[in-house]
Amino acid sequence: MRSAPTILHLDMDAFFAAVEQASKPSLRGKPVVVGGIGNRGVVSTASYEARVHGVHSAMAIAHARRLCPNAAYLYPRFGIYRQISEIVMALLAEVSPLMEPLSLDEAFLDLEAGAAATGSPAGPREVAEGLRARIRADTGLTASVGLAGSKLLAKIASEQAKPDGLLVVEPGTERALLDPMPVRTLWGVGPATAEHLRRAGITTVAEISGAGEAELVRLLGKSHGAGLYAMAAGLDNRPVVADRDVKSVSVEDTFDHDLTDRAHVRHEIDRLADRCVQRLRGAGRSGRTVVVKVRRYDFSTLTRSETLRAPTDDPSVVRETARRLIEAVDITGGLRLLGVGVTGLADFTQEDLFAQRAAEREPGESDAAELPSSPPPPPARSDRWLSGQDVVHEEYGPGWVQGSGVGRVTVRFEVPTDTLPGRVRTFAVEDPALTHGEPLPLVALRDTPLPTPQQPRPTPGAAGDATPEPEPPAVAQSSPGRAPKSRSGAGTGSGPERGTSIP
DNA sequence: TCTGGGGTCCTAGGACCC
DNA sequence: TCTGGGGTCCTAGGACCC
Repeated sequence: MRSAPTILHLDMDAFFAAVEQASKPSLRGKPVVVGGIGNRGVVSTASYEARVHGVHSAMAIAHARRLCPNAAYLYPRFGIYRQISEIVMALLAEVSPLMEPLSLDEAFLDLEAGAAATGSPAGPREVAEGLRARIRADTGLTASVGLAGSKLLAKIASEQAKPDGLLVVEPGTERALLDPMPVRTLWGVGPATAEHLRRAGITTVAEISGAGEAELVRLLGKSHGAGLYAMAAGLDNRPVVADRDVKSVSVEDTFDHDLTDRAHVRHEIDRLADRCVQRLRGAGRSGRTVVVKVRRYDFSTLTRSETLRAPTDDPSVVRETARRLIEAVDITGGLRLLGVGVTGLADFTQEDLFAQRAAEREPGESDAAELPSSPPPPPARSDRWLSGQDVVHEEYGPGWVQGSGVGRVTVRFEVPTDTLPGRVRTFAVEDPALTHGEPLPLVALRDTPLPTPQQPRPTPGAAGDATPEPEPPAVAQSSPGRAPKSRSGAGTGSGPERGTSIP
């Protein structure tokens, strides 16, 4: 607990959906739902327009479609979410070296450490408003911020501030804020704990305090009970921790149809093991314990694990261990999910002879990334065109898939900098003029300069003098990759669309 | 209309060792 | 023949978070 509100929690508003709306002018102000769209998908993020209809995260997509049939249902584009996240995290890191990311769109920041490091005299509120303005200028998206003397309160405050807001919890006012809140507000109280507490007659934070620590420990166990009691009293001394160590790496797949065939299960386990190892190696790690996860047709879930004598990042070792583990699992009735993970990580990659020999023995198998020559044609599914994904047409330029089916794909041709919705055209799914595209940067239209310290930013890739004049910022900032063709003229920079669409 | 994918932390029992 | 504790590691499951 601190005597000043110097712990900051920042959370991007409806992040995935907001990125999609910024990318796709025709979706601004409209309900947007991002998630796995397969017949077993769930909602990752719903835009505020969709939330009005009762759509929320973790809800089955099928359910969401009934609540809000007119929403745009889009597959996630993690590539661009990651890009934007990096921009935001870099801005946070400028303010304080003590920054703890919680996910792509959320982080804690220790402003005390920040003040010490930067020598800036700015107060917490000033810093927070500066950050929000800067994020909006550099990404076109809004973020909400909570400031408090503890992580718990800062996080609650940012939640309360949503959307596009800032809330400061002055030290000393914690109890007044917390007391009337439902227990679910507290970090670590999920459906099960809430139900547990409800049966004991406890539904608010004040009632947790009223029950006393002994009673909470009796109800929830030592660790959870004592922790919750302290939190309810507003006591939270957890520090902001930068560079948390990753403790496990895992991949999993839910299948459109349950797997009932052993050979098929084995094949999927192999693929998952390879993907898992790829990620493990990508992180420069190896691990000692291999975990296989299974979810049956009835949603019952189990894990099986085996600890090796030494850490490994050898695909064949992970594959064989995973196979051994899955062989002992009864698959009667069918499996809806399989997963492979590695824990007990060591921070080195193992380059033993074994691995090399295995790689030489089975070229192509050891690396799932490349499927160079004539792989057995995988089940030719119609997922070539996923709604939301970026495409480019030889004639019409960049756009995104609005929908596909019965041999056709519908594309809307528009780019983030457009102020009006683009045209829609339909093609045959096999049309050679249509190819996959890269996400375009969400260059924010800045009609009115924001009151932030505008550091002159070196134009990426622009060698030499080029244009000293600050051209329309949208063009000047767009990354060197691909410039939207035939769009530089009209429309760009005219309307205040982005600026006004957000309250 | 069923219920994703990536993680973290905690608990509990049994094995094993001293 | 009966019966100690304590500590660590491994395995499995569950709750929770975004």
